[in-house]
Amino acid sequence: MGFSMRAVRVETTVRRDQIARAALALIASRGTHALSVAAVARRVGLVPSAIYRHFRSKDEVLDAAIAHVGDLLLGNVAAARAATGVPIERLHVLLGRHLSMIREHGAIPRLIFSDDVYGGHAARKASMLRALRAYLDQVAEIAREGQEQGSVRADLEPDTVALLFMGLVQPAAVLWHLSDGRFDVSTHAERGWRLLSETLAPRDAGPASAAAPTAAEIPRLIRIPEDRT
Amino acid sequence: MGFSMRAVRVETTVRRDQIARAALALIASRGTHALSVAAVARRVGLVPSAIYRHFRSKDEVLDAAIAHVGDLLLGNVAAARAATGVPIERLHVLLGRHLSMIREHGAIPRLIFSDDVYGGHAARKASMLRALRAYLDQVAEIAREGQEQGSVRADLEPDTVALLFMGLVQPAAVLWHLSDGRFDVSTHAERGWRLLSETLAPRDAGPASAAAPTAAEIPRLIRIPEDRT
DNA sequence: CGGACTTGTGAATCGGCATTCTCTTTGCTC
DNA sequence: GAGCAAAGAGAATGCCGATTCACAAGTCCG
Repeated sequence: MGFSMRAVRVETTVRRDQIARAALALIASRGTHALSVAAVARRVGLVPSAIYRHFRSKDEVLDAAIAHVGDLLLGNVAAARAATGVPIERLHVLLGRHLSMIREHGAIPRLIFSDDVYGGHAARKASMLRALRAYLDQVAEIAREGQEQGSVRADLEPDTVALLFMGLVQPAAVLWHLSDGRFDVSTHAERGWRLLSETLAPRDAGPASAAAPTAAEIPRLIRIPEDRT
Repeated sequence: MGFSMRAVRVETTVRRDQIARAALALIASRGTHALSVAAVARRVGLVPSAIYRHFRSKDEVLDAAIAHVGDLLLGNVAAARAATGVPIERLHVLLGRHLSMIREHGAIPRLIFSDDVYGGHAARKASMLRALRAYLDQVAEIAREGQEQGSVRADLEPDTVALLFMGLVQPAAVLWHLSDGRFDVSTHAERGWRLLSETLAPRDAGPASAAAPTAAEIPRLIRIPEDRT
C-alpha cells in the first residue's frame, strides 16, 4: 500500500494542474485547514519538497486552486448555454449543475469564506472576487437575453437576478454541509426555483407557463432529519 | 501603551464571556485562522496561559463563540418582533438587522464555513446547525403568522420562505466581504426584498399593496454610504 | 492575621508545518 | 553514451502556536 516508490517523472505543466486539483479536493473534503504542503504532496504521490519544483510557495498553490474554481464555474455556464437556447431553461440547467458541483466538491463555498482568501494578500481576495463576478455576470447576461426576448420581466436588474440566483444555492449549500448531506438540497432548490421563475416571468404572461414546473411534480418536503442531540 | 501590568482579577463567569466575545471579534476581523489562544488573550488583556483558567482548551473557546453567535441571531429575531406586529414588516426589519450584523462582525458566515466547524468534532457542527435551524425556524414562524392573517401566500412552505430569506443575505455578505465593503449591500437588499415581498404577497391582493410597502415609506433601516463596485 | 481557593504570570515543552539544501534519478539531445 | 537540465527524495532548519507547570498575587472567611 503506502510504499515509498519514487514517483514517475512528470512535466511541470501537468504537475501544476494535478497539484491544483489535489489542493481543491483537499479543501473540499477537509477544509483549508487541511491544506498542508505535505497533504497535497501525498495526494499527488510526491514528497513535500517536490511541490516546490512546481510552485514557489503554498500560497501559489492556493491561487492555482482558486483559479481552477473559476474555470469550473464558467464551465458550468458554458454547459448550460449549450444545453438549451431558452434563457429561463438555461438558468434552470445552471442551477442544477451548480448544485451538483457543490455536492461533489463542496470546496467552493468553503474556499470563498476561507481565512486564506480573506486574510491572504489583497490580490488573492481580488482574484476570487473576479472569478465570482465573472460568474455572476454570465448569469446576469442570460437574464438580459431573457428580457430581450420578453420571457423575463423587463423591470428587473439583471444583476439582481444573478444575486437572487446565487441566493438560491448558497443557503442550501450551507445546510447541506452542516447536516452532513442530510438536507435535501434538490427539493429546496426546486421549490426556490419555482418561486424565482415565477417572479422572473412577466406579470401578464400568466403564472409561470413553461418556466415553472407544476406543484404536483415537485417532490417532498425539505427534510432535515431531526437529530436530537 | 503595551505595558505588562498585571490584569485585574475577574471572576470566571465574566471572563468566559469576555473571552467568547473576543474570539468572535477576532474571527470577524481576521478569520478563524487568526483565532489563536495568544490573540484572544491579548485582546482580553491576559496572558495566553491565563485562558486555561477559564476554558479547558481552544476548542471550548470556539464553542463558546459559536453559542454567542446563536444568541445574537435570536436576539435579532426578538428585536424584529418587538419592532412591529406585522409579519412582513418583521421580516423586513429582521433583514436590516441581519445585514448590519454582518457588517459589524462578519463573523457569522465565516464561522459557518470555517474548517473548525466542519472539521471539528461532529458535536460542534451539530450545534452550529442547531443554531442556524433555530434562526430559520423563527423566520418560518413569522412567515406562518403572515399566512394565517392572509398577508402571505398560503401555498408557500414557511421553510422555503425562510431559506429564501437567508438567500437574500448571503450572497450580499459574500460580495461585501470580498469587495472590502465596496459592494452596495443595502441597494441589493432593497431590490431583493422588493422582489421577495412581491412574491410573498397573495396574487389576488394586487401587486404589492399593503404587503410590500414602497421603498419610500420604509424607514431606512439599511443604510450604507458606500460607493458602487 | 492565616490558610484555602481562585486567578494571573512566565518559562518551558512539544508538535506540526513551510521552506531550504544537497544529493539522486530521469529523460532529452547531440 | 556524455552532458545537462528538469524533477524527485530526504534530512535539517526554524517558526509558530497549544498546552503544562510551578510560582505569585488577590480575595474570602474565620
